[in-house]
Parts: sequence; structure tokens; C-alpha cells
Amino acid sequence: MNPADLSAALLTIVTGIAGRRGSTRTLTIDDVLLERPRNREHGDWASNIAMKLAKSLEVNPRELAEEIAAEAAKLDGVASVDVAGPGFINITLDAAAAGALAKTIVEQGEAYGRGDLYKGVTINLEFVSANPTGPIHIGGVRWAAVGDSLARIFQAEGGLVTREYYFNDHGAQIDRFARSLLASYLAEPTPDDGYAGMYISDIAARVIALYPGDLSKVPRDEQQEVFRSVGVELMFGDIKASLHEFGVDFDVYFHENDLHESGAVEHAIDRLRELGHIFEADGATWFRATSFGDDKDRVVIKSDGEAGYISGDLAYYLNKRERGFERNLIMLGADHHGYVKRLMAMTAAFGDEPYVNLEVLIGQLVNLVRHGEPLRMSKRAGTVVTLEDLVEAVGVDAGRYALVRSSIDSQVDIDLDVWGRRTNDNPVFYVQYAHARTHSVACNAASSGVDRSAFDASLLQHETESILLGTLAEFPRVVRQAAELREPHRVARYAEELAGAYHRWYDNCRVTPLGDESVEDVHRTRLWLNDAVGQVLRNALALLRVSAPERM
RNA sequence: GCGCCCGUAGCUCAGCGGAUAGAGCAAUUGACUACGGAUCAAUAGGCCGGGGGUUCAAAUCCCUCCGGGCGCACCA
Repeated sequence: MNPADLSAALLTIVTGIAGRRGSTRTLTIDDVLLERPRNREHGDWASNIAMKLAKSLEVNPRELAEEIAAEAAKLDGVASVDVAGPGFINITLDAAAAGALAKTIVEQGEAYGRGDLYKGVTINLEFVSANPTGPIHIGGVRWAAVGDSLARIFQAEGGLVTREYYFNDHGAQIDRFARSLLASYLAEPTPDDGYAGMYISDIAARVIALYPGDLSKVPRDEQQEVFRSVGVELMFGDIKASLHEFGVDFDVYFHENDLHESGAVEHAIDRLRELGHIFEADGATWFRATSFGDDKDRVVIKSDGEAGYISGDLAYYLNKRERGFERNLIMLGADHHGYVKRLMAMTAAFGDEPYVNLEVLIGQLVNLVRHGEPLRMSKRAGTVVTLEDLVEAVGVDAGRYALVRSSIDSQVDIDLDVWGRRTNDNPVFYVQYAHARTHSVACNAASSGVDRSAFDASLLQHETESILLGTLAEFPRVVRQAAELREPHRVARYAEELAGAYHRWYDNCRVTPLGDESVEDVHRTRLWLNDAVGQVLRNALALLRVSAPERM
């Protein structure tokens, strides 16, 4: 009896009662979701359905709750049902019914926790998308960790996910990058609007080494072109490599330049023109974004004939839709939140549904801190802390976990000294230790002759076992909720809760009997429970792409 | 001026309509010649920024004020 079964049974009961009382409202499984009461005296699962329905049925909530409780008490696997407070229905399961989950989890293995919320839905997840004008700095690191975990969570819910990196190689920033490389090569000072930093001279040296002829003999503008094309390629290769080190690999690297060269921009503008959302004014071509809630109209073709910035976004979105993606998500930093309105206006203008076909996830920026003092980073000034610096200081597991553990709505401070030195501050080790412990418990059990040849769930009677089973039962819903709300941090917080419940169980219940005791079914059954915990910890950590070590 | 995010234990943050608001770190005190003490138990610590409202029920939803972060280009 897992919470999903219980919810379904409850739905049947409540629908029957509501129907008899003349309700016309159709109830769904979401109306009868169960929650785990904080207080153990309130049973294993609780429902507030009676309080929610009381008003529309014009009955006293407690009276309705009693009616539901009476029927729920007859369900198989339910030990008792109580009505408490203003109308909570508290359900306590038979130990056997609750404990059966341990075996189910072991049998389902990696599949436990997966769902079908986005089964068959094509999802395009665009994140990081940093310009290849320098190494990926720590501001972009958060989206690498969060975006990749979100992709894994969508996949666990059946989504057909494409991880996409939008490579902004059309604008003036790339030119500045090329001029900076050239200046370094010619030993000239860095251009005023250029990029400084050690990496510029490194890249310049590698470009020169790769050039087949004598670069000093070609004209200056050709030199700059060489630095542009080869330099961007090298820089981008470095970015890909450090993201790969961090466990993040993209399916598609999309070049903005292709949109301009392939005619996709004109195509998108033509499409909007057909729909009547384009007009000419002041020598420029405009998108009438104000018709769709934006603050101002946006220039798609500037009066000098160049494409305006938004035209790339128009073409890119249309391209994604034409590639068949039903849902398109873009992750941006808070410094870009002003774009949301115009992107939604664009979505509506194309005849799509804002916030459904396109979603923009805004995450707060990360602050780099050293010795408690905020550290200003600037790619142009060369004071950059990179992804590689982070990995070197704290490792992939701790880095990813720390970045994904808090809500993207809250700002996080990264202090490399603290993260590197006091690793105990990072709860990832608490979770990983719990996993390592499940492994060593299983090893000890094996050498003491405890195996999984018997399973009697009714023997899982201890309070810590009941809490542990309840926590295990929640995992599928946590994954689903993380997907629905686009909040990977929920998986991390859940893993911590499960690790805690496991450690407390370990302290109270032995899997391996003491020296002079014989192996009983209770030990064999507990081994199933131990292994179930290990499996769920592995499944949860996998969603974050954090390793689940067998020893530490 | 307008818009988005945040204000919860000493610190870092969960909880975002439900019962007595939680965790880690820090503090104090305990627990292995018993499956790894990177653990566990216990104590202490809160007008959930202030004030209104909606609701049977508000940290959670609405309004307003205060404080902090970030944005409001024919730049990308």
C-alpha cells in the first residue's frame, strides 16, 4: 500500500460520498493527495479533503470526515483511521502494508521514482549559453548545475529532453574578443572595450601555433579574422571541456550566426508580418510587442539595416517550434529578467501560448565571496573565477550539490575558501555517507549470512522503520513536484531527509545480528529495507548527477 | 518612477493554504572492547521584516509600507 494506491482508493470513496450528496464537481487524484503529518501521533498519512469539500457540500467538515473515515477504515492494509482537529483524516497503515514498499523498491531498482508526467512531451531546455569570449565563469555555473539536473528530472518523468546551448556568435562582443587576441599577439595594449586576462594571451598563442603559415606576413584585417574564427573555436572547445568535467553535456550547440545566414531571421519576420504584427517607422522595422503586453515595441531591423537583437530571439524561437518542441524553457540570470515580457509577447504573436510553449526561468545571481567580502568579477578586467577553479577547489559533487540545493529564487554566496576547507558545511557528504553506509551494512550482512531469502513486512515495527518507510514512499511525488515546479532543489532536500531517517534507523535497528544471536527473518527483512534506502539515495543523487560512493 | 526576486533560529537556507514552523553549521551536554562516530540522542535558540485584509485555517494568497539584490536602448 503506497500513497498512490491509498489516494486512488480515497478518491473512489470520496467521489461516491460526494455523488450521493448531490455534488456535480468531478474530483481528481490531485484533490486527495496525502501528506505525511509532521507529528507521528497523527498516523502515517493525512488528508484534508473533508475540509476542502465541506463548503460546497454544505456539511460540517468533521461530519464529512467521519463518513469518509468509516469507509477508509475498511480498506485492505489500513490499520486505523482517525478524524482530528477541524477535519483531518489520519490514516495508519498495517506494518505489513507499509513495509511491502521496501521490497517493491528493491525490485523496481532505478525505475523507482520515475513517473509519466511528461511522457512523450518534447522539451527544449536552454541554459548556460555563455558567450565564448572567455572561460565559463562562476555566474554561469549555477545554470549548468540546475539546468542539467532539471533535464534529468524531466527525463525521469518521461520527457523527451534536448539540452541546448545558444552560442551567441553574431554580435560585437566576438569582434572585441578577436581584437583583444590580435592586440595580445602584436603586443599592443588591450583595446578599451576589449577583454583582458591571462586566458587571452594563452588563446592567442594557441591560435598562432595552429596557423599553418607565417601569420606575421598577412594583412592586419586577415590576422584579426584568423584570431576570430580560430580563437572562438578554441575558447568554445575549452568551455565544452570544462562543462563536461562538471558533468554537463549538451545535445545541441546552436549558433546564432546560422540564424542570420540561413534566412531564418527573415523567415521569422515575414511570419510576423503575415500575422500583422510588423510595422515600419523612423526608418526601422518594428515588432508591435505592445499588442501582447510588452512595455514598448521592439526594433527587429535597425535603420542601418542591421538586425536588432530581438530578431535573433524571434528566429530562434520559431526554429525551435519548427523543430517540433512543444515546451521550450530558457534559463536566465536575474540580470535578464527584463526580457521576459518581450519573449512572452513574441510567443503570443506567433499564436502560441505564453508560459506554456515558452517558459523563462529566472534565477538569482551568485555572489562570489572571499573572506566574507564580496568579490567583483569582470571578464573584461580579467578578475574571473571560473568553473574550473570551482571544480579544483571543491570537486564536482560538492560544487554541483551546493549549487542545486537552494531555490533559484534565492541568491547564493560562493566562498571558495569555505567550500573547499570546511567540507562538512556541505550536506552532500551527509547524504553520500548514508549511501556508503547502506553498502557497508549490506556487506556485513552478507558475511554474517543474512540474505534476502525472506521478507515479512509485518516485522518492520520500530518507529524509525515506519518513518523511514514513509520517507521512501514520498520519493516519486518529490520527483514529480520538482519537475512540475522546475525546482531541482527539492530532490536534494529530500535526499537529506532520507539520509537522516536512515541514520536514525541504523542507530536503532540492526541488520546483522550480534555475535551470539541467530539470523532471523527480521534481519533478512531489514536487509531489504537497507537496500531500498541505498537504491533511493542512488536514484535521487543520479537526478543531481552527484556520485553515490560505496565508501568514503 | 515602473517591473522581477528576496527578507524565517547566531550563520546558510528549507517549508509557499493545513495540526505544536524545520534542517545543516555554530553553542552546551551525553552515547561505541555492538553492522564505519563523516553517526546518533538531548538542551538552548523564532512577534516567519512591519501593518492591514481574504479564509474554518496564512510563514504561505491579496494590498500597503520598510529593507536588500537585479533590471527598464534602433547595446549585444
